[in-house]
Amino acid sequence: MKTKTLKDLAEALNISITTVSKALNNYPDISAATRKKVLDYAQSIDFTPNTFATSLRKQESKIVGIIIPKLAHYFFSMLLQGIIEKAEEHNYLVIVLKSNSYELEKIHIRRLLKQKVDGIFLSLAQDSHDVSHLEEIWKSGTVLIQYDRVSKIAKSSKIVINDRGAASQAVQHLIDSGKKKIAHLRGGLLPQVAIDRFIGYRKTLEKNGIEYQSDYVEICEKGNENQGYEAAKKLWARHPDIDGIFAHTDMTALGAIKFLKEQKIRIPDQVGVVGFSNWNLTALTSPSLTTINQPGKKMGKAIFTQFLKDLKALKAKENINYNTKVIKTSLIKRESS
Amino acid sequence: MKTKTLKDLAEALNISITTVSKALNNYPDISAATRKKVLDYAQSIDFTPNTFATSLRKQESKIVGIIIPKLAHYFFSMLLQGIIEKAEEHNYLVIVLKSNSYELEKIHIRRLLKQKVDGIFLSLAQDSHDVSHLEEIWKSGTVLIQYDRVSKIAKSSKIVINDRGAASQAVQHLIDSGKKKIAHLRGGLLPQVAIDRFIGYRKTLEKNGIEYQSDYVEICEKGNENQGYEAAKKLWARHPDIDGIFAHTDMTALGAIKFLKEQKIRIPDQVGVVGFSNWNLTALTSPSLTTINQPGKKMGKAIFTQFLKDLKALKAKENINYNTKVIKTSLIKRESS
DNA sequence: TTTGATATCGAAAACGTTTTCGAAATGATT
DNA sequence: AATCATTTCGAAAACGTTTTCGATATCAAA
Repeated sequence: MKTKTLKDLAEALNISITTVSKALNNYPDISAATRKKVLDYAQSIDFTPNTFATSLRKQESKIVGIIIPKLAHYFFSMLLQGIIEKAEEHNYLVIVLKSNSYELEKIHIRRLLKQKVDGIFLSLAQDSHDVSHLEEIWKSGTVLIQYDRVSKIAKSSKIVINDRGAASQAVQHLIDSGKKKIAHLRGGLLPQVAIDRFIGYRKTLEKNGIEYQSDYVEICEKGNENQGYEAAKKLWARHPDIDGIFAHTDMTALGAIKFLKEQKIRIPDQVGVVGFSNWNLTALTSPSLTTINQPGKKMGKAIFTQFLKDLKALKAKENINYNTKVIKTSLIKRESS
Repeated sequence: MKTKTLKDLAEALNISITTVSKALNNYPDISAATRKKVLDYAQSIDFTPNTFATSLRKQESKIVGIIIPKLAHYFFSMLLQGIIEKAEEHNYLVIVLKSNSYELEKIHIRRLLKQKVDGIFLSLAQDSHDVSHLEEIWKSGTVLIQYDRVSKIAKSSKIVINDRGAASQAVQHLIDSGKKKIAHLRGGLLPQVAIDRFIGYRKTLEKNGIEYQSDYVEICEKGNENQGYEAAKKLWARHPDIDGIFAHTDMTALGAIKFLKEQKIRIPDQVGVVGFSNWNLTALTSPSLTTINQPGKKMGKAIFTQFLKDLKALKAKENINYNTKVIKTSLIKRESS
């Protein structure tokens, strides 16, 4: 079945290709009569203009690309869902790529630029040390939106949460429930979110007159369950008097809880645990997990909305007013604290 | 920064556009010398041909589209990941759309066809009663691969698991561990996977000389935790002698477990529970969940591999040999049984 | 020297749209 | 009737490739 073209419509209706195109695109210099004729016929044969030709001519693809660190991850899944839903409303399609390394990130960006997507949504990889590859993006006239793990120096709009504030809220909650020896399972040394969560932890201790001690902190770079388990074991060996744990991800928190349960340590009486992200299943574990809710879907929608705004400015040749939007998090209190 | 075109290269090298194109595409009628000249120069300025133009000319996009029922779902996330990884290996990009309704499914398919993707990967919605919209796909010369929830009548290759066999394995496991009054939390009445899992349940009971009773079955259409909880409550009110539960998803299983724990019912001594899918967190719940492992990533890769095969056949105008591949599942025994 | 085969290149059409600009027709104004 | 403005349409260029087919150059064979 050959797909119809403007030419076919024009021949069928005995008018020119130009007129057909104009009628379909609501140009003002087409009479109401012929417009209706064209629209009706187009409708009847279910005509849609060839995307390749349109893109080639207009130099835009109506496609955006997102580079996402993890897929099997509740927060990122919801974020992706938010983007896809919002994109659909505005007739955009979403190409999804996965990367959590600097090298792959570079390749993906090049790939997306080659595909001439209209926007790229990026959360930096753990080991992305420089941002020269981001320069390429705006050099090519593509809109870049950074989310979650962002570079403060690279110029683009950004959608983030207040990691420091959220961490502070989590730790304050532990302190308020009577905990004094609070450990922290932190992320790697580089990513800003890990740094911010750590700072939130430390500042909150100090604000409450509790001395910060570095050996109450373990690094769980991958943020998975296993690292949480091992980190808790090490912490416990050093300080069996720990009465609170603030983990930088839910998974590490659950790993730590697994260890604590094995040691017959009562949660939350003896040790209170708080995670970060609010995975959907954390309400079902036992004890259910107190955590910071990271509203992924809302962030996703905010990302796309910001993209539309920046794209509009870019097309109008205005200088873009890069915006940083902070999405509100909240503490969800459950059994583990 | 204007992007370079073949014309620019041709002028810079004082040769024709044709020659440049041929050199880049390894045509045999270009001398080794000029080919090298072109390739070197192209490399030096980091030239890549315009995708729109190539697509327009060649009538292929090097993009595939997947319509996925859920995103925040471990199995589907892993499946998506498998597809994306395999696609990347072969220089394809993946557009992701989410749908779990018949109407949306139709819209999405039309959208993808308009975008002229080279392949569409589809898991049917719960309420997809007819498959005429799938006809459109192959009429347009696009490869369709069905996965998970497939229509047996629609012609396309299919990647599935043996739902009946897996369910049978789960139920047999409960029986082998001494259970006799086994309930089933099933999916909706329509989707083939729900039917197959139910049949597996029923046949296995009968094979073991246990009479099937319909009031040991509750429908949990959405497959979420809440429905599992409510279904368990209802079952328990009717039959407090139940000693085993086979749930059609992990989430319903966890919901049921929540109810059982509230009632101080010992798991697995008094009631054994088996789920389906093997979410990543089911190893961390307490009790950890016995379940059927559904290898999502493997399925994803199989989907893309099959797509490549069918695409090749389609291009060669051969008649495609539609293939149905069954991916192996396995029972993972944990504390809940 | 002529013929034929082979190697190397380029002109031009095609893919299907959008948009500029000018032409023609119509209507209004003097 | 002549002029001008307005409405409505279409020719043609452009977007950047790929590919067919013919042209030229080269070389060996007769």
